[in-house]
Amino acid sequence: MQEMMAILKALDNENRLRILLSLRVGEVCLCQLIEVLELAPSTVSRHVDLLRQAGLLEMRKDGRWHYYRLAGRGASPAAREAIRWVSRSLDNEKLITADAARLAGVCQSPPEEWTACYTRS
Amino acid sequence: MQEMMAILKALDNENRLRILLSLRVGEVCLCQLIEVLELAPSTVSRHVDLLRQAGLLEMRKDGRWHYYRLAGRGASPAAREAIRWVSRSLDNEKLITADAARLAGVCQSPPEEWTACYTRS
DNA sequence: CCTATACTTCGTCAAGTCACGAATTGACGA
DNA sequence: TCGTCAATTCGTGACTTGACGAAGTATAGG
Repeated sequence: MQEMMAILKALDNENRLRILLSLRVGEVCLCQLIEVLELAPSTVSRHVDLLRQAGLLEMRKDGRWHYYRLAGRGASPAAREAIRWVSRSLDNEKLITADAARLAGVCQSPPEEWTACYTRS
Repeated sequence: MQEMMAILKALDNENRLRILLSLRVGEVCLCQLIEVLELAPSTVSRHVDLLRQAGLLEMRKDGRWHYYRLAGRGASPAAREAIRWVSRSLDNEKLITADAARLAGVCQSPPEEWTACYTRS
């Protein structure tokens, strides 16, 4: 129950769904997610942390970059099924496909080659 | 998206999950749900209404009794899959099975034969 | 009618959520 | 070792949520 409630709480937020479904393309850096969502870094950081605590995401640190990806083999059945369900249900959602398009643009160059997304406005 | 968010919001509450899974046995009257959950009538009423608005529940009025049941044929795929997913994921949950046991007791006699659950304490 | 019972609506209050910016931590590189 | 950039933590404020009880609506039955 504990686990299910964590998963359901994590899913009950539009921006976290956007993050989750954005990660279907593979590994994405936090700063790239910030670009896509257009939210404050602290906000996105909290969102991914909640998703990770729910077992829906995994994380890898590479230098100063933190890469996130959907939970894979190690994940619980409940988490895996949750991901599959929302993925299927929102696959054609306008906001989601728009995010995917923007993310594709952002991912053309790796984060090392950007101008910093933190030092804007 | 609208619909998914409504479903996810409805699922993000332990007591609403208890209601949803209790209804797996079939049609249940609101007053019976009140018995099982041990919450105020107004609280349970709001919970079932939220579940109904999300398309997870259907309702039938019979005299003064309002019977609720899981959404069936008419329901959206997202709602149907949501129900199947949480049902499978929480099937062996202690709280859920305890509710089922209590509900079975409550349902031995139909609501017409009770002493009112509203006039207690 | 009037009462009783089932349910809903509404107001309230405590607790939780989500956003932000400021300050902090950690890792590179000049 | 310092500055920079990625990320996190923390405090704050607006808003939402979930519980309750009181009051209102609806239906059955005397």
